[in-house]
Amino acid sequence: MRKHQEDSKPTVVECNGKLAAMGDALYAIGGKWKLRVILALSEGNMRFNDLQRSISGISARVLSNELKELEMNGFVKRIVYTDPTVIIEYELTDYSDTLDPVLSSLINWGEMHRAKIRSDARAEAGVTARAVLQ
Amino acid sequence: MRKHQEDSKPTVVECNGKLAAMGDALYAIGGKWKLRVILALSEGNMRFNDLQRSISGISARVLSNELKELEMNGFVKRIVYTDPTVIIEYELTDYSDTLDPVLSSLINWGEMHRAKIRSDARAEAGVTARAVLQ
DNA sequence: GTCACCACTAACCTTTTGTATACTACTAAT
DNA sequence: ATTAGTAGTATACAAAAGGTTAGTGGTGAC
Repeated sequence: MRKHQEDSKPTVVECNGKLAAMGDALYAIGGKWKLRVILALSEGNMRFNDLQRSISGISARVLSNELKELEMNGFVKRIVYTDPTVIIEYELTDYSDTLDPVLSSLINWGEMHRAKIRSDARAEAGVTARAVLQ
Repeated sequence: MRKHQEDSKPTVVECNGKLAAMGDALYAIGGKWKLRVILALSEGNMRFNDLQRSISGISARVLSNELKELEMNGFVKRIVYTDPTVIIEYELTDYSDTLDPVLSSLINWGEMHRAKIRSDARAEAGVTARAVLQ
């Protein structure tokens, strides 16, 4: 039994609403690093080199660019302390807290997915095309 | 008052857990199009050209690649009907339903973010660096 | 027969993203 | 004085992602 066009076409309007909202979200926080940087900051890493160490694989150049963009978009504050010596810290803003549901749903799903891929790999060892972890 | 190193370093272990889970998630569903394709499919678009029309900006080449990857990762089934004529439909699998919380948190956040950017733009019209919508 | 639609694929090109290496200017420790 | 760390920037290059254009072989409609 086929499903296409059984109910007079999906309403283009409501599709566009959700697709657009998702587009906005992905525009602001999409890409390889943005969410990782935010997560690393939320875990307590504040200084440039700490961040670079905790986000494995990121280069100084890319981290620098990501931090600038995150600052421009209001997710991150750059704070310069000068008490004994100059120290620069990056801090999440209150606005970035609005991302918590997104982050936690992603983390939960990632954990679940990792478990699933692992058990699939055990079940059908050595079969053709298979999903893969990073 | 500065915050760095006030509590004996963030525990590297738990950071890595979440960062790794997020890494897994972004590896499977990251990138510009994956979630958009899944959303479009969940909105009822099943056939190749329908999908291409509803996901604005995607090219046939990219859509084709994304569908293949989504199929490999178990999010999508490709079904060939031959009743009056050959028709190919893409359908979400049950596994893709596990992404619902991710999708809805992203959509909610996107809607909120869009509203925020709009009101910010009204409030401080013409100020230097500002976040931007797609 | 011609035209359009469907479901793609191939070739090529551009843009984006990331990597590697080096370098700056400063501080702090040995 | 040398070495190491901080917080990056500069430059050059490579790889990945995406876009453009065209074309395939099939069906169906006029």
